[in-house]
Amino acid sequence: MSTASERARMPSIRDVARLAGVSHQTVSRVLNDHASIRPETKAKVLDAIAVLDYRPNLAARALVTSKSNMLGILAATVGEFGPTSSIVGIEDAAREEGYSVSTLNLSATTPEAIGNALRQLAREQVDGIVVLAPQVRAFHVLKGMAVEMPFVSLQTASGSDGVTLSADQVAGARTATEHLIGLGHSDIIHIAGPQDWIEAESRMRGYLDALREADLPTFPPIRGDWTADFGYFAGQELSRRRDFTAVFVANDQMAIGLMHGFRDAGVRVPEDVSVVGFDDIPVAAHVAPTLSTVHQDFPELGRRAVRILLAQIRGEQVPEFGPLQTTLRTRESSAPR
Amino acid sequence: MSTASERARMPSIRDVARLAGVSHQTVSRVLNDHASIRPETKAKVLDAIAVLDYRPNLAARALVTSKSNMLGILAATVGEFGPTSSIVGIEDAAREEGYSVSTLNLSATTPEAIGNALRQLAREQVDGIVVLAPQVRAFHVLKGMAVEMPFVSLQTASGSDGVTLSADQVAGARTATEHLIGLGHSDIIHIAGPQDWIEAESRMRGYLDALREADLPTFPPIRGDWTADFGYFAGQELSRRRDFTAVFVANDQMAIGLMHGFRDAGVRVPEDVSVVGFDDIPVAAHVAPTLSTVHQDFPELGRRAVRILLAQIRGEQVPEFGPLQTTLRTRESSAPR
DNA sequence: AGTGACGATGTGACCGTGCACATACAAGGA
DNA sequence: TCCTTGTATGTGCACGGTCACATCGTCACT
Repeated sequence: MSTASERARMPSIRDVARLAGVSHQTVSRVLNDHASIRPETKAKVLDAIAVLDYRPNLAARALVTSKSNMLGILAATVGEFGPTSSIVGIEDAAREEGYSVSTLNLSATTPEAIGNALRQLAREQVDGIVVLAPQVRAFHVLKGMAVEMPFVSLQTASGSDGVTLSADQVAGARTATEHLIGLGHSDIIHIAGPQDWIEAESRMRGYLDALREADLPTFPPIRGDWTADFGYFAGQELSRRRDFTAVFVANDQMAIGLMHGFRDAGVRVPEDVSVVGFDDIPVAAHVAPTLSTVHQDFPELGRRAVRILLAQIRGEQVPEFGPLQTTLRTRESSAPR
Repeated sequence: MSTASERARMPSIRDVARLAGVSHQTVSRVLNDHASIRPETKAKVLDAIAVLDYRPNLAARALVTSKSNMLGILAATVGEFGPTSSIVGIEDAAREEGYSVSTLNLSATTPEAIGNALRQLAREQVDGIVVLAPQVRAFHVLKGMAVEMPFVSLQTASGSDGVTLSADQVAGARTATEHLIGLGHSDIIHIAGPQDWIEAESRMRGYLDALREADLPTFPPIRGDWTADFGYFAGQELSRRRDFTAVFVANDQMAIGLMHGFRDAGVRVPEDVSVVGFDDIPVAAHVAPTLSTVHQDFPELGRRAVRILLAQIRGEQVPEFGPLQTTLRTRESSAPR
């Protein structure tokens, strides 16, 4: 056990100044590489810094500048594959730019919970917030909240007022559905995500658009909860129906569960029914049958979010990203009718 | 766009003091609920706080106390299911205790990278660090580094000097292997994780222990990289061999890939070969065939880590947790010989 | 030669807390 | 009555940076 009480004070900017024979302000200038510093002076200071193993105190800096060099992540996801992958992208991009990252997981999406979370991050003096709250309700709460801080919202409704960012879910879902149509299927049903989720709505819209355009009948979508367990349940239920030959499922987890349900009920994939998922989780390429799905680059989404956020913070021109492209990955689970 | 320049100064402790008609120190005492405060005075102060919507400046507090009420997470995992789940547990538990969480993802586990990461977190004044660096090398780097800060290491070697914490990997692997032995298998091979990973070693040891105890032949383990893609590759290679009837795989991702490789090569699971995985990822119960595997409670692991860390920070008695139990989940992929 | 602009550096105040110490008053014991 | 003890509160400084402003020398231009 180290004696914390006798721990020597960390060297401060003034200690460095003394050793280098300059004023503390000069040291500060070197640290923030200010223009007017003689190279010779700079060298002396850097030397002293190295000798003392000095490192600036971020709290002190945050206090005086009211900036923390910290970004907040507000996540309201139960551990979905997509958002989690995006978070990794956010963290990496932020660290690269010299920002640290404080993450806050939300279990409920009530206005109070979201409000508290935002307040908490504000107290931590984060300079900006990336919101991963893919629920419609959360989106509206945020919209009505007028967050007094730069913030970016991931995977939310496109075309909205605030700065948002997402892969083109509608187009991806449309491509997936068109793929099934191209295989000769005309009776295609959809297992959607929870009603409250924006992505669920977008994917459903893409599905409906594709069917409408091809003049095919649409079916009332089945509402799931993203879990494989629900997919299994749906598979067992659907096995009683014989009015469809293909299913477009709003995410891979449910799709994998669905195939399991079908299997247990004696429905063969893809011989009897074709299945297409969404997200391209790592095991999608290996389940039996391998799952056709829509791939999207979640980490890239996170990286873009950081770039937009930092531009906002620094008052620079905010880069315009087109919607991120999705890619259809055709595998065994979808076959000609 | 809000005019940030004209943004009013946030109310400080002195503003509250003025409004309440007390000194700033009295306000400070109320905030830290100090003992000697008249209830009447306290009420006045709380009132003023509410009126001004005052919220303490954490940076100022951190500056003067040298404590940040922030925990750091140092993660050196490429997005594995387990560690990611643990992180969620850590964050929740920390927030519950009033701590915020700063996460730092590491791509490399070189001593320099780890050192830099620790230094970075130290600069951020985190009060303690949870390390998720399941690699043997990282473990040794940390050990030799004498981190001058409370820290806890997750899923590392048990029985080591520092405070570490993990589910009982050896026992879990042993149970899984014994399960296969119990089904009548006597030629059981093992697909292990990367050589550098502690969990990979533990699971391998459990496998070897079980076989040795049952006086069965052991095979040199095959070294994988945790990915489903590797599992697929291994499945194709192994299909040429006929000297085994069961495989214990160090994680589910590889196990699922393995079954895919077998399938493509005409090897049937479980008729020809039984397979058991490790981790119980959400889709394990739904792939075809459903995967027998070893379940462990990752979030609980994270929660325990936080409890230990906070005890250390506060100088309280550090709670002793036994190794976390694992549970065997028997499913279709393992069958009697 | 006088003057202004600019480059390089120093001086002191300030950010918003908590801590050590001082103070004022009331209660209790010698 | 005086002194001790304890409770409730106030005073000033320190934490480690940055910012605004002052200072001083050099150089170019009139």
